[in-house]
Amino acid sequence: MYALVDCNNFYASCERVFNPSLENKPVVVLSNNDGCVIARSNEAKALDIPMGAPAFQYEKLFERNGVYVFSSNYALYGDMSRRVMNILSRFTPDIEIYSIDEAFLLLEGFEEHFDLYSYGREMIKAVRSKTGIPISIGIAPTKALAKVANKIAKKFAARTGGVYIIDAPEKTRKALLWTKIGDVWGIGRQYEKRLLSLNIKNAQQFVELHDEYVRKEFSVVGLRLKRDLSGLTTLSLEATPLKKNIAVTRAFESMYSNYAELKERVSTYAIKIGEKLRRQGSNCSLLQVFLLTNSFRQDLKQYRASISVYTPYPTNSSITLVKTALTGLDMIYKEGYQYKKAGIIAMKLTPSTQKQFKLFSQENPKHEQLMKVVDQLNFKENGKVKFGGQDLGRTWKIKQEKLSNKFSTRLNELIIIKI
DNA sequence: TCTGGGGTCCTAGGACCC
DNA sequence: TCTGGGGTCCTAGGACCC
Repeated sequence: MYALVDCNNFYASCERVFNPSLENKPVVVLSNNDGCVIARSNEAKALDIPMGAPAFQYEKLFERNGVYVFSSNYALYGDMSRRVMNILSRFTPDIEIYSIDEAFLLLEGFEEHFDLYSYGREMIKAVRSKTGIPISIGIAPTKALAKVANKIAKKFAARTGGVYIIDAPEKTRKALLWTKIGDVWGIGRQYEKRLLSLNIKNAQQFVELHDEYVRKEFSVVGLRLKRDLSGLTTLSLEATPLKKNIAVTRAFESMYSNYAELKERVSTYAIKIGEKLRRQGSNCSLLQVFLLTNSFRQDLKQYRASISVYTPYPTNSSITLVKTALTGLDMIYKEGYQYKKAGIIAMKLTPSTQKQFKLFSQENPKHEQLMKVVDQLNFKENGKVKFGGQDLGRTWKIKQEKLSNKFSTRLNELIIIKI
């Protein structure tokens, strides 16, 4: 059996842990630059605030309904996620961390020794008491069915106690009939449209389609999903693998038209890419750089461009990455446009332990040491070391007007309790 | 005025090889 | 009129996920 454990309204719950007065109140968390709603408490969902809602369009509604609004605090959410996953790992040796707030647990043979429902309830209690985060658990013979069970556990929390188990054919059938086709894991908007036009409205009808047909229309991905949903184990647990691509992409707080500003931002993104590569222990050989104008402003001239540039050798040195990224920027930059977003994606990643010797070009061996020192200083001093190409005065800043403290990772931002 | 960021996988088609 | 038959590798684009 597989369990899918999912944190309820994760980002909103993280904010609540350190601010219990938010309990039972509507809470939303915004994306970078305080742009869109990316997380909502149940109370906020009940106010019909959709996922992705532009914050400026909902300001009035927030005010009228006393909605508590937060900028996203990834330092906090990332750390809370790590804590939750650590606790879950105590319940089984086989765990796949699927996203920041979800994990699959393999409970093979556990049903012979434990009552799975009580086991799930214990997980909920442990995570709640040690981190403050509420979770829901779906348990079933396959991953896709565990996803379905999880939805049921959450939807009927009062009745299920947050744990739902699919362990018999009648239960499977009932659960699949209940699941709307668009809510099935792996069925997105496009597939949903196509299936609805064929009058396939729920997961049970999807499972009854012919294999060949599913394969033809939805590729092998769809077929695997169908088999897994029907109870045949097709998707297995995967050790959380190294990333194959690493990206840093950001919208600017305003539009930039001059090259110097873009150059500074792209340099900063390249440096961030370097940090992420070093954290994973990877080098990259190919950088893709892209540039976009503001597509919401159709009254302005539009331009989008992207280019791939090879690094001279596999590297994670911020210095080399900046040089490479700027080469790319030079090639795609055009004067006369107002740019709103830029990004860099590092591709063709290899382990940094694996040294490749090139005939004519090699990295200056001092880079490795230098980067190590920079990373250590930046960890201790919270990002104080910068490179010459960066804006030292930091005239730009992402908009984060409602940022909470880094309660769990910074000593000087600890929660203060007055007695 | 204001509209996120970061990933994965698959397929089709082109370039190239023998 | 008629123009082979395999392969591999790469990329762009499109679907999906959170």
